[in-house]
Amino acid sequence: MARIQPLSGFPEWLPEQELLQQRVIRHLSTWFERHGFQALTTRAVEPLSVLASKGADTDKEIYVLRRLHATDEDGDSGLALHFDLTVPFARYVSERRGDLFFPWKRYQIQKVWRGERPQQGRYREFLQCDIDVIGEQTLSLRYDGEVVRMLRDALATLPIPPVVLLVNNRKLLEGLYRGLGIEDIISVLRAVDKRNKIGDKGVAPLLSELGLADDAVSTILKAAAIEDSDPDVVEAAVRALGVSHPLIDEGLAELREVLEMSGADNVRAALHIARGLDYYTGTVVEGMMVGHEHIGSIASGGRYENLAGSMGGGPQLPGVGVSIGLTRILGYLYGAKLLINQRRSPCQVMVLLPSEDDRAACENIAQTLRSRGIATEVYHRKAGWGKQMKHASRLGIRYAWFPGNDEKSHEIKDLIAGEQADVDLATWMPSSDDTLPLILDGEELSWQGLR
RNA sequence: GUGGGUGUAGCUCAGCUGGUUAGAGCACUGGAUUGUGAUUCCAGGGGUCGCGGGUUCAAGUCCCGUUAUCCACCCCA
Repeated sequence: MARIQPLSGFPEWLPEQELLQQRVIRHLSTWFERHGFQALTTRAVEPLSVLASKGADTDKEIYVLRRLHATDEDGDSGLALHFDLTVPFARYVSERRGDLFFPWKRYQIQKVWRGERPQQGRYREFLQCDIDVIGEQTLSLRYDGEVVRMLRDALATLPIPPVVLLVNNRKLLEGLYRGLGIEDIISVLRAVDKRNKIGDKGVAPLLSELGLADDAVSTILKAAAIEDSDPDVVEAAVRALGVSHPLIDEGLAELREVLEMSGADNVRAALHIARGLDYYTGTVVEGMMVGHEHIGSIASGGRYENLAGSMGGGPQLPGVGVSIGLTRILGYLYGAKLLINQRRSPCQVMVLLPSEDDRAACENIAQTLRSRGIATEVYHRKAGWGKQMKHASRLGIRYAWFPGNDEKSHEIKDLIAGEQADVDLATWMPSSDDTLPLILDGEELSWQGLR
């Protein structure tokens, strides 16, 4: 019990893993800003009433704050850690409405907390990277497409396996189910959403338990099987079901627009996707890593008509957004050793230290390189050059710098190539392909990321 | 919260039906290599066997409890 060990569900990475995560975060921030999204950070806690306010379900596992010295009469503080970034964002918007310009595009990269039992890919503390667009009164459907397209493009630039995005529309599903005379839409959605995991054979009995007739069950399953990136194919398949309802037409039209804007093979309509089950009202999207579907979705999002507005009255504030589950992605890839960062140190150059008397000269070399943006450190003590280079090599630092002086020129050794050459301190630059040396799925990869 | 599996070195694990001083590989430190890394060879350090109780002449090994962790359900990034 006195043993120090990791806390389940609260991941902490090794330095090389953290280094890569930081680069990914920086990359995504730059990417989002390049598309006009503005950064937002919200506090870690929200009043419980805010977290519980959206929709009816309060079965989310929420961590509540309580002072150590609180008495039983005091109870808890009424504050809790946020379990996603969308709800705090909506609260922020309804609070600062007057100071913001709409439509507002914001991104937010922060930790969130959920009290669920940890499992593979399921954490209690994890990072989400969100982008959302929120409008006043109305928000063009165009943003649904833009957000989905950005999600696809952002994921494609990360050093992770290829991702496929599955898109659906809640109006379409609701129309189908209402057209079949079903009242309990949520329960049907919940059952259908499990299709990927338990298959049609697993879903069918769940639907029958809800009291649905066999032909309704079979129509629902037929609809859930529809999956294609071509909107015409999807529409034809839906029409062939022979169900009619105004929401079906509306949903199909919206789905078509999203597909046409973000259209690509790796973005597909998939009618079994339900997502969230709480605040989404139209477009829903879910991303999976191809070949690694068993870990579940690594990104998801959708359209919500009035999340913020419901918090403070006033006009409607419809939004659409997506979230990338960075911890789930990296935790899985690191754990399975599918992604390895071979550099532990952020440094590119290690200046070797010939003797204590040379320390000042070595620091000067380092400062010169740093002033040109080259991350550099000086070896910490006098030691044999073999030992110094071994240390550099183990940290993944590519270049070892042999300090020169008036008689002797500086030399640099490329520890990957094994080559050593005279260099000029005033002009030397590292190779442009000296990026993060990664191994992804057994393949060597040099990933730069945006700056 | 419910059900099942597992806790031995920093990591991955071995340890037969209880029996001397608990082992291996990797990693780490030093040396061969007196100022040129990764290979090789040699040597070395490191363990309350998760914790508590019980059975026994004797417990890492058997029993009970507890705790942590993993998996499934639930739910989701």
